[in-house]
Amino acid sequence: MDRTLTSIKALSDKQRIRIVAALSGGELCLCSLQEILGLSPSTVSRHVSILKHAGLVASRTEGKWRYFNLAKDLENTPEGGLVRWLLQSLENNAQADEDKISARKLRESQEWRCSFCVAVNDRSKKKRSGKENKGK
Amino acid sequence: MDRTLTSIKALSDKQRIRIVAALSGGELCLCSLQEILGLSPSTVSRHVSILKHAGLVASRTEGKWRYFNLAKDLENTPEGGLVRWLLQSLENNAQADEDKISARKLRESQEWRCSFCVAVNDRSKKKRSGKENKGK
DNA sequence: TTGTCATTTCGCCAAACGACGAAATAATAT
DNA sequence: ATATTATTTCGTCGTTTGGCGAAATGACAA
Repeated sequence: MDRTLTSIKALSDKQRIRIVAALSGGELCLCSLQEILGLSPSTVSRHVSILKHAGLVASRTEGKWRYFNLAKDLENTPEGGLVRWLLQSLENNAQADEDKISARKLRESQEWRCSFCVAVNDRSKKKRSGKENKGK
Repeated sequence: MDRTLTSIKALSDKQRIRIVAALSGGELCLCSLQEILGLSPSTVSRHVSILKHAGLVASRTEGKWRYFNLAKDLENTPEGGLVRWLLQSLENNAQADEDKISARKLRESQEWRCSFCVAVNDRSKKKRSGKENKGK
């Protein structure tokens, strides 16, 4: 029961649901989530840690940055069913859609990144194409 | 999002999860739920009203008594998927199983009824067999 | 080593929550 | 009408939760 309750409680908050929606399109660093939610870094970090503790979200550290994503083994855990239900239940939801779009833009273009993340974006662009050279 | 959040929040409490588990075997009156949970009537009433407000539980009034049950149209609503996930997630859970057994006994035998409910049970016995005649 | 910056932890505050008992309400039964 | 009893509503209290800013931590960069 504890495990069930932990995962439900993890999703019983609007901001955490928005985080899951945003992550459903791929990984994001904390400051991107911060930009999407409009909350302080400490608050976002706390929300993410609750989702991690419940086994819904995982993270990958790359240098100074930490990228958060929906737990990869979600398909094989009970929590996966809950997340699937949630994402389906959020289909065509205005707020969730808006967050997903913001998330996609933050992943793809540096114009939408918070100031902290410009450097991150430069780095990933270099990785993908090697063509860019205007950034630092 | 509000609707999604409302149904998740409704299930983000241990006692309300226990109520759903207990009701999964059939309807129960408030005092039976009170007996199962070991909480005050006012507290149980509040929990049930939250579940009703979320569309997970419905009730049927029979004379003085009110019988609560899982909403019949749950199959056709988004909330249904959540409740299905919950009940599956609780399979073989010690607390939920215990509650389900208590619920079954309360439905079937008066020995397990709280003092308030003895009269109720007499009534239903009369209905079933027509043999009793001591109660008015 | 020192600085920078993303993230986390900590301490605080206000709001929300779960529990209770007492009183109110509702539906008989006498 | 009055009593009985199941349920709900109300007010209170202690705990939990969500938010913040400040300080601590961790990982590079200089």
